[in-house]
Amino acid sequence: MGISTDAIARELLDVVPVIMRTIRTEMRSHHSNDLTVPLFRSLMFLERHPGVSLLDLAGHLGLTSPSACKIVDGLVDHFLVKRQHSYTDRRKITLALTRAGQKVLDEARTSAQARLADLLVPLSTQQCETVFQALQIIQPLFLPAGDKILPGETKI
Amino acid sequence: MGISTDAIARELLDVVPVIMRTIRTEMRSHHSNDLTVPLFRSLMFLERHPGVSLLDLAGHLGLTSPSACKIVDGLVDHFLVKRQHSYTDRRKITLALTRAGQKVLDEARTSAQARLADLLVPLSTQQCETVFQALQIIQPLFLPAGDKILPGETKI
DNA sequence: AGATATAATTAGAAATTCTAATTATTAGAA
DNA sequence: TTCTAATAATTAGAATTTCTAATTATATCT
Repeated sequence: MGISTDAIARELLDVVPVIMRTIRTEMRSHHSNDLTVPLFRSLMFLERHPGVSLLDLAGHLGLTSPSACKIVDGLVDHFLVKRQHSYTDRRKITLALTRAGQKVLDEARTSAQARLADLLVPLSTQQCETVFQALQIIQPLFLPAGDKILPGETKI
Repeated sequence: MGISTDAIARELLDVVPVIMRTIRTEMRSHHSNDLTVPLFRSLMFLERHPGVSLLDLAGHLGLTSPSACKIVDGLVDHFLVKRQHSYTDRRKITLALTRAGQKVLDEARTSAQARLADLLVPLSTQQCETVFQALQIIQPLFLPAGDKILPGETKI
């Protein structure tokens, strides 16, 4: 018999918070463009799903709409995100990265990636392969409904 | 050529926060024993490393000592953790689970594990194997210095 | 047309974490 | 040995983040 899902769940409870803390620390320590994790994730989500609504974003972040609204306020104030009324439903807004937002995201991601990658150098080629596969296997299981928007579906 | 550490880092930035959000939500929704993630992780750490100091715990959580101090205050108030002065260095404290703390931890972990495991049922045996291996490969890379205490080393 | 539901926002409270300062104790130097 | 500096935990208070409840605007349904 193999590995039980329960054993994996236990490992996840152990490992994921520790990696998360590392990511958070990396974000904070990058002083030039200091994004918090929710800000960073917002930009990532808007890059992948331009035109989503506030509730879509809130769903992705796992936050309430007032919280997401404040985050968007900040991003709009800093000219990183464009907020418009939807043409098809004027109750909704559509969110998208500005050029500046794309640039900030690219820089933050590059820097965060580089620091994380540094921690991964001890891995062998085979181990890299295993970890990468595992991440791709796991990802779809944890995607919330709001993230299941098809790529290219701009929702404006 | 294989998978670059950079590609893995990029995936980690994508996947880990989403799993973390799931874990946080599961914790919150378990209304009988609602522990926050930091409280849960504190109990887990004290189970594995009984007798650690406040700074050890703060290091594990990635928090400052005042923050960790408040967390410990709460756990002690709820009789989940025992706090004593160290005999060898009276500036330090030693922390350990009480029996009640162990019980609360066991219950919270069981429930969180079960809910996470539910999400993992679509995985094949082979995929379970891959994910489990990956978690074990990754874990040591992200352990902070404070966690490298040997098991059984009680530090009192 | 009117009632109900939905989306975003605003206002304000609660929780979490941080910085700075304080106290107690230990370690190191004169 | 005794004074000074360093370390561990704590306290006090500010900053940040997120939440709940209420508000406004728009859309849907009967």
